[in-house]
Amino acid sequence: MNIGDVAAATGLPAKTIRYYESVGLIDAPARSDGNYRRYDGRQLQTLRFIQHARQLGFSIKEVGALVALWRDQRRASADVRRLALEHLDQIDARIAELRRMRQTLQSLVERCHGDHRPDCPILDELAEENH
Amino acid sequence: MNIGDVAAATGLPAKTIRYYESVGLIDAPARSDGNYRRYDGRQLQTLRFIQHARQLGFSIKEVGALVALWRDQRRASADVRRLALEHLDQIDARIAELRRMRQTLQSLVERCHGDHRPDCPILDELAEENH
DNA sequence: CACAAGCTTCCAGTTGACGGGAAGGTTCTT
DNA sequence: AAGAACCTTCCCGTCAACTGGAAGCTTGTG
Repeated sequence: MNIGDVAAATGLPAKTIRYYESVGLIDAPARSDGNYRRYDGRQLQTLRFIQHARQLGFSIKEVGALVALWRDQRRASADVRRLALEHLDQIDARIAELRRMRQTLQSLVERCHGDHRPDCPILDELAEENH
Repeated sequence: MNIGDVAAATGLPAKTIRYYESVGLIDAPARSDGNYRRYDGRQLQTLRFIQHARQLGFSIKEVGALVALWRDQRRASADVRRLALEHLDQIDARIAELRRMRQTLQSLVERCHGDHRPDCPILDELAEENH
């Protein structure tokens, strides 16, 4: 398979696949006579693994660690689980931050008439000195 | 007030205040004889307004729009409310995305023993072809 | 055999919101 | 009159994960 075939099969842009190779996330594939990258099923599977991990929000670096564990037959599942839990904590922190914003914003929106008049609790509160 | 005083009063780094000026978020303040920026209470208040809006997750550009409305005595509160609602939608979208990730990740973590053995549903699922 | 489609490398740009640090002028304190 | 502390501009760097585009080689199709 050429890089375009892999791109079509995964949905990942060819650029992205080359980028993953350049940052060491995937191994350099074999090359054809004309210097084209040739991928096999195993590499395709690795890319799918990476894609799924990215969809769960793992960073490139974290994905690298996951791939390494995946490759390592002697891994301890505790190590994988720990990575996942750390990432879960990051997600929870981000959700909490967004919910805090959401909460404030929601209450402001509720108190704003939203008509042609200029009076607006949203602006009033943003202008508050305290807090 | 010099920029350092404003920085101390708001908690915003002086660098950030100059940056806000450079991108047109705040007006250029008056200058002292020695070319120092001199701020008055009104500008301090504007910076606090900006700071609060930033804390609610509004982008610099959105904050610019909010400041403009705040300054405009003839604004319609509906315009403010609309901006807030749009931002609320963005926040909700981000929360939804994070919750989707969280949900998947959580269920994977629960199914992983997390011991010295290599078997790991987290890795197994990431390697799944479908999905 | 011509030509399009696909691939190669390499370099630079994007987004958003700043931050670092140099070189030099100003103001305050002793 | 030093010297410290503060300010100025300017330019480049940071983070993350790509994305765009140019110049040129390779492969597949009519």
